[in-house]
Amino acid sequence: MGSSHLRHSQPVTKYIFGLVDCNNFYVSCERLFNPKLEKQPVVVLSNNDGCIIARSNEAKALGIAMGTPFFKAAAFLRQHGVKVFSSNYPLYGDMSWRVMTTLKKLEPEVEVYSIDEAFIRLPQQALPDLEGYGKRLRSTIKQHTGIPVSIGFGPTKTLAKIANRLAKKENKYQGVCDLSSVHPESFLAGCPVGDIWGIGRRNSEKLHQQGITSGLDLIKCDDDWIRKRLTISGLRTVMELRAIPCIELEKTSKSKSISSSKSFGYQVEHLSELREAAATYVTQAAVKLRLQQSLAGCLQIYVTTNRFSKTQPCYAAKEIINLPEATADTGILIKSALQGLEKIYRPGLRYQKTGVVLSHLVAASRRQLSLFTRTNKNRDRLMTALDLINGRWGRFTIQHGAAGFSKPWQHRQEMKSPAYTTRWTDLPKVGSSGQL
DNA sequence: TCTGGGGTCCTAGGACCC
DNA sequence: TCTGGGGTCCTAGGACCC
Repeated sequence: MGSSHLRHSQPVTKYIFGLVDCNNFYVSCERLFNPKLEKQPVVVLSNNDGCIIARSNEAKALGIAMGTPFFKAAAFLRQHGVKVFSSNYPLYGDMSWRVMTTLKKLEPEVEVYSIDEAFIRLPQQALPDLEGYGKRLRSTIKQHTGIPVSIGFGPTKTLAKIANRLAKKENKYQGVCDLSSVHPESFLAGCPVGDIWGIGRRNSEKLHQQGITSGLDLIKCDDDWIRKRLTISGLRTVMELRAIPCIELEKTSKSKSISSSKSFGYQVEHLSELREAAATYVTQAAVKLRLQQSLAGCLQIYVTTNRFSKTQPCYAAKEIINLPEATADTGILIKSALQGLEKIYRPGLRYQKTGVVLSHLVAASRRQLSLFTRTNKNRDRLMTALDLINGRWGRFTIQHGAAGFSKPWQHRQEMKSPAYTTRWTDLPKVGSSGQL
């Protein structure tokens, strides 16, 4: 009893967390190879040109909200001369890799948190001038990759997130905000509860109903009350706001599931088209699976009709297939997926989307064989060859016939920029004509 | 006509067992 | 007339993140 009491009163902060976040990342990537976009309102659309998922500061200033359906905003965008791009993931993925690689060269403890964000962790006493250090980090990343970033420092990840938001929002910080030695109460009053990392729309509404609107209100709440209403995750967030670290830096991350799905370009009715799409997504998921050197023990396939439709019947179904043994073999996975698809397919419906999820992942090196199967080295070598060829010449250079060839059900992306950094034929050209 | 895609974690409640 | 209680495991659904 006594010792646990003592443990609570010991100083807990040993580290400082930093959050390095690329500014308007997708827009910044587009601007890199198209400098005319500088100072212009620019937006980038989601996968099927469905929603707006990235906006330049100029576009934000026009009042364009995150997640707006493109078809609703199209006229407004045209009217204000906003430049619109389909998302170009090969480009963003490659630029992300460059930013993260640069950061890892400068910092030993890095957690790549998303395509455009990374946490870093520093020993508390290491740097007297954290702000100056942040500015150097920032300018090095900008110099090496061309991507502008903002950096926030705090005693916990959640507070580093808040610092990062301030660094972006308020000009006085010039991209770097250090809250590591500031008492949280001094800035949490100005922090709306819905802007806090871990408090989403639902919980924000719930808290507002109780009159809790700022971070300061939140840290004053009773722990049991929080625990009961926001679950243990909510309590962790509140502790973090009180500068007590509860969320660790995770340097290694292998995902626990891999999924691949996409909405169709038109409403699909025929099983044959669904089969092609399912096989295509299995193929893509299997590539990711092999890339992280894992095997899947379970495959899930699902289909849905358009959930927004007011005229069509709504249908969503899934089939889960436990594989007899974990595998990363595209052929085996396709076969299972198609069997599952047969079971959930209902004729006469207009489908909007299909997708697959691979789960129960295990490391390929620790493969469990069932009693009656023999290893087939040739299949493994086939997959390796497939990945090599497709990696070099494009991802559908060689594929299973089941995935289809013309893929008419695919969505077009009409405003996509070239793969400047990942495809030879799309390399930007420098010439005397003045054209980039 | 047109509303993304890819993840994680937590909990309640049912099924089952002794 | 009365109908245990406690543990574990699994899953669906909800909430969150970018």
